[in-house]
Amino acid sequence: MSISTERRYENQRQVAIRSAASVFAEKGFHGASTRDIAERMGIKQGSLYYYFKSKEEALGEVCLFGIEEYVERMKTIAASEQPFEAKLMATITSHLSSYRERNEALKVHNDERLYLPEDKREKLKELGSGYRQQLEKIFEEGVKVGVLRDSIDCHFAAQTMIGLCNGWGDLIVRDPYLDLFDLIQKCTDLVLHGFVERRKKQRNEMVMEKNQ
Amino acid sequence: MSISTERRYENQRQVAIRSAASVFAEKGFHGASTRDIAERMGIKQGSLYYYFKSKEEALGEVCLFGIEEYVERMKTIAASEQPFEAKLMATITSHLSSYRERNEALKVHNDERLYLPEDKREKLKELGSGYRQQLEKIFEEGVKVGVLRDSIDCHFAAQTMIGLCNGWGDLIVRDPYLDLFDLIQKCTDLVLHGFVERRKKQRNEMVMEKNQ
Amino acid sequence: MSISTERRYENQRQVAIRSAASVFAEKGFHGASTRDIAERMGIKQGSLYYYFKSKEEALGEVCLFGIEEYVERMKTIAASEQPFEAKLMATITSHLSSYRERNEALKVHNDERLYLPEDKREKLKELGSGYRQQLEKIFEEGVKVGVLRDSIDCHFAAQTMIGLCNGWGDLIVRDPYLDLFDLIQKCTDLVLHGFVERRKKQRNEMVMEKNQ
Amino acid sequence: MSISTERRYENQRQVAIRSAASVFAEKGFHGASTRDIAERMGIKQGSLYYYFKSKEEALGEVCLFGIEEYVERMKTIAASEQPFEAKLMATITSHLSSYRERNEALKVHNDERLYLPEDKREKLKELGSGYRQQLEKIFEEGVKVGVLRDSIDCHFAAQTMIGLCNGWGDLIVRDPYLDLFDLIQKCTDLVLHGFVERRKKQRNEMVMEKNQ
DNA sequence: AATGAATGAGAGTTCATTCAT
DNA sequence: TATGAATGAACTCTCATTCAT
Repeated sequence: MSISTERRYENQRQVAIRSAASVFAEKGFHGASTRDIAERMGIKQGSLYYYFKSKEEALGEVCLFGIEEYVERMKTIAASEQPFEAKLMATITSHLSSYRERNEALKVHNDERLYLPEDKREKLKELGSGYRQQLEKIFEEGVKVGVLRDSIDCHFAAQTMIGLCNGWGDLIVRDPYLDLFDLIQKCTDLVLHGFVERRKKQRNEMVMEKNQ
Repeated sequence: MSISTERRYENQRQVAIRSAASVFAEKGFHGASTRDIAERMGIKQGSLYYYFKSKEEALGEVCLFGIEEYVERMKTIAASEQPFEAKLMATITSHLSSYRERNEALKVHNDERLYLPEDKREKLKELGSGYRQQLEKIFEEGVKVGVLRDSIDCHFAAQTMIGLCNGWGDLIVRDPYLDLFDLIQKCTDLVLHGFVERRKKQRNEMVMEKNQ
Repeated sequence: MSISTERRYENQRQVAIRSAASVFAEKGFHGASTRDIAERMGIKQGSLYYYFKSKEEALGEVCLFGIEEYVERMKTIAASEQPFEAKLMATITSHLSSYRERNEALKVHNDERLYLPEDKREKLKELGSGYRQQLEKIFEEGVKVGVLRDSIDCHFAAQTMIGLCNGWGDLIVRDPYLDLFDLIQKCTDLVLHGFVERRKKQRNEMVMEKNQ
Repeated sequence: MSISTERRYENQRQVAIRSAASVFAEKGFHGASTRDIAERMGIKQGSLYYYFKSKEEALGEVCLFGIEEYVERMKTIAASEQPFEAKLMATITSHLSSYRERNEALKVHNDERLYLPEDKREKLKELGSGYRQQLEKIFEEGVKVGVLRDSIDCHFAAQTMIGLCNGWGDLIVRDPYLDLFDLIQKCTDLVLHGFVERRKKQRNEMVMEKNQ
């Protein structure tokens, strides 16, 4: 087996994973057939088994493909020396743009991973937990440095941010013209400041305080 | 056909819908079998067809069941005379508690409705859009009365809130011990004020303002 | 059980047989469902079993109903003192008009009787054979009295006439406006004289005979 | 896809069509199961779907197979330069022998084609109508050249001949020892001359004519 | 590296039939 | 006399998977 042969195999396997991702995202794991996947990559059904031992393995690979880099980036962000706000925005950017770049594999991970057998789900669970914990830590730091309120529940914060991004992820996948840049700004702003008008309130409060 | 006969049928049909909701939530539409559903309600597979014309019809009924009351409640909330903050919290309460009360039917609606044929999806789409628009209007009012910032995008706000609640919905369904009351408080707080510490900022700003 | 009760039962049973005949004729025995039959007579599926022990029994009754009177009439015709031509036409008339009068039951007998179990088919076979034999005898008489050619095969003649009438029977059932009277004339004429022009031939032959 | 592969597929498909024809002829479309068909060709039920998209498609193919060549031959006969009597006998020969050669597919066409959906039946209808019209034309020519009587209804003649042959077709299929050659002679003779003794009649008529 | 052919398990669905009411 | 409810067997069809080529 020459190097180029091996390379070509790996390349084709990547194509297979992306095809599977695309089909699983569209029809769900059980709703998708191996014929669908094979057709999307331009080969015949039986040939798919040259790249995957089973349909389930395909799902496993797609989920891994979907979450791996996503987690990797989070590590980088968490380890970086930026201020809290920057980290937050970087996280959101990374999360949302994953939906565009990874052929819907992240969506598949979110929606279909529980159809994997326990043992294959383990690895994914770790990765996912790791992600959430890193995010939690970022929030905790935010609290420690006084940017965030003492009162917030960092576990809740992390979980919420993930859910919020995943919610938008669905829409991103469905609507290819959605403006990611704009979306990132707005999400970041919401998580930081909420929707309430502060200036006026402050003034009112200040006035009240003065009057006291 | 006596009244009691009709009643009995309707009752059993409700049981069937709830069973289907439960199974669809667990295994997804394509992953669930009609035998699963029948078994969960204690009848044999073939008998299910006394209540549903097809598995697909069952999905349709579940989705409708999941979203109907949910939309109904939103109308009530939107039409009420409460201040913005109360409406917001009512919405979140309604949304999150639906996941507990309706046998996971709302989750099924969110995740599986797109496996319905176009015509059956229409009605759901309208209901869903109605919900979002009502929510948007609530935000718009919040802006008008000055509680919310002028700058916020109400469409984004509504969509985000829905995504955020749905994200937690998944977790609510999976973890029956999750404290809904606590969760509602935190979500409301996030949407209103974000996570950032305001006092300090205010002080800083006050100082700056003084110095001016 | 009063007489009127019994009468009513027999009446309803006749309705059931006619309904079954109509449905079997339209969809075939295996293509028809007991629900179809019940609906056509305005009762519910389960109630049909008050009149028939099984779907198969229904078929049996329909076949019998279809062929009984038909055979009966043939006996009358064969026993009568008419000349051959009149008997032939009477037979054709009887056969073809059966398709109109008996709710397609004769058609069902022709097309579906072989889905009956051996023992139930026996009786029908006898009836059918009887019919054919009577018809054969009519032809044999025709030969004996010199109206028909010596050379003809009476078994073939009978079989052919039956097939020919059944062929038109299908068309009669499908087209309610078909002119039976006209049809009977033409069939009789065909069987007697064929389509060939005789006069000319006769003249030729006469000429030839003269020349001899 | 090599030529031999394609050939093999087409061959096997033909086998499938013939198997289906045989089973449909025996049990009817609704009475036959796909398992029956598969078994008759020595494969497993599921494998049948490698050759047919559905049971219905199988029926369509069988009907087409049954009627196609049959119509083709009629064209040849109609276009030939033979005298009327020869054409008639050729038609009967072609029709009756089809029942032997085509694996009962013609019988299936006759009895089961109406279980096909409208669109698939269209083509068959055209073919069938074409056949009848060709046959009508042959009769019309027979009249024109004076072999047949002026008075005959050619539409009736064609329809009758078809019905008559189909009637015998059923018997041919059921009884493999039936003497086709003999049958063809007799049918032709019937259609041409009927069963009536002509000599005597002629003599009578001659006598009458003389007396005039 | 890929494919045609086949398979067996299981899916959704229909339906004749039963029976308490 | 008729029905609602249920059943279980059979049916058509799909599909993941295998394997010789």
